Amino acid sequence: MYKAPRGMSDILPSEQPLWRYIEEKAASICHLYGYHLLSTPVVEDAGLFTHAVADGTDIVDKEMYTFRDRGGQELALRPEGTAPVCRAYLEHGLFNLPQPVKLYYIGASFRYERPQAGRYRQHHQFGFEAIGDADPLLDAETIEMAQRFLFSLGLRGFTIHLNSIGCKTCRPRYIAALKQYYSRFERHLCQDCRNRLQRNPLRLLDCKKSHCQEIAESAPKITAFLCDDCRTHFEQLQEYLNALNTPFSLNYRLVRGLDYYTRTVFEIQPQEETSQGALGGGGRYDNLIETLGGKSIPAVGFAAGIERLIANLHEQRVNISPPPHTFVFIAYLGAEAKGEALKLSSLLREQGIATTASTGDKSLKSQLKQANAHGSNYTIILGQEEMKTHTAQLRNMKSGEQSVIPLMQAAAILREIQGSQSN
RNA sequence: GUGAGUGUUGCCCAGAGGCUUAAGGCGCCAGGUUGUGGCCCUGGAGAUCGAGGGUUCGAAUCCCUCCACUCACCCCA
Repeated sequence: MYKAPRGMSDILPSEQPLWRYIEEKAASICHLYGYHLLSTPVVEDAGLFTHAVADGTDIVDKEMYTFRDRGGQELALRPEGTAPVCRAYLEHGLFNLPQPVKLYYIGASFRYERPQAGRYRQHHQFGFEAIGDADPLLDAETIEMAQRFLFSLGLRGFTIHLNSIGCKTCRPRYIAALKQYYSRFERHLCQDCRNRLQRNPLRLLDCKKSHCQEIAESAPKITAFLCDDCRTHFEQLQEYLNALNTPFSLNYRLVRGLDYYTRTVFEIQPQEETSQGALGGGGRYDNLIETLGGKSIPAVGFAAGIERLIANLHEQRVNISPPPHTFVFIAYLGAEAKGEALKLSSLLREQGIATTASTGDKSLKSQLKQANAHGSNYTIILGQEEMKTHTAQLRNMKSGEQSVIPLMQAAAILREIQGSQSN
């Protein structure tokens, strides 16, 4: 038996309403904030990510789905959404539009890793990016928008962790200081942290081992090293967030796994904080467009993991309205009635009435059972008697009331009922 | 890549060397008199007990190997 590939799953009909709910909330918040949908291919030139996300990050070093196509091109299933958006921005000259350009996306991302709770090889992200403006007002708006999105879904109790990781000028100074501080404790660090010290010192700060955390406690803080521009930017962002009444929690140890971030970084943690439970995260990436071959164009964005949103919606028992169902079920008895049922189902659908016709040669009892299982509001019964008189039985499945109607008026009557119910 | 746990019908699960022709629940199908659902009752279909090998007179049950899933680490959505 074939199975879905490891870490990838089917989204069954029963789960679709929740997905649609999230997609609708996402689209509606984007509309409110002036963002436009941009869909990019699932596959990109692998180089896009190795340049944008950078070597040395786990995403590029060990989690990319790369392959060569028949023409020998090195391609990759996209591991994240920001780089493709920036690529499209450059490719289509969107820098000619009034800036900032606000774009959003929703779709699958792929990372080759061992799956576990909240972490899958194929997952789905909703993200939005504002490209072409460095104003901290946009950072504040982005964070507020992310918060409002989660709130509109019905999620509560999450925390916004906020930090600034500086820019090209001030971050190297900080990293040097960090390395100097940590090198004194090298012998006491865990093996992973010793590697981090060489490879990516910023991530020393978020090691979960308790003795490493103790060392991190007294480590120099990035905020003390920010250059004037970055410090002002960070201060203004906080002022704006306060003005928006958007609560945040400063977290000097928040660093993000993608190398393209500058200045603002933030991450949203759910109420029940688990080991890999971030609902979403984002930040500013002022150098990325330039890295990809464009001019120096600043940008800021956010992305949320849909599977994680769903997990949290389940945890908080948020109820979604039930899925749409068949409105009318048509049951029949006998060959003549069957032909009539087929014609009537076609007619009703033509009139915009969701209809399911019975099949086969079942007892009326079992047909009504099916009507019930389909969740139909009304069942039309066509039998020998009705054929003789050109009528139909119209049964209200909720009340059990049943009446005889002329077959020719069935569509008109049902349309009227449907109209009155949707008001 | 590393570590731990778990694999019995579509789903949830009992069984822990012979009482098993593998039990039960959900779901599915059919019936409970002539053409009427939801509740209830009865019956039915559906399982090479993850795969392969071994131990034994006898293995779902013990041993080995592999595979898959789950959880955790690394890291992130």
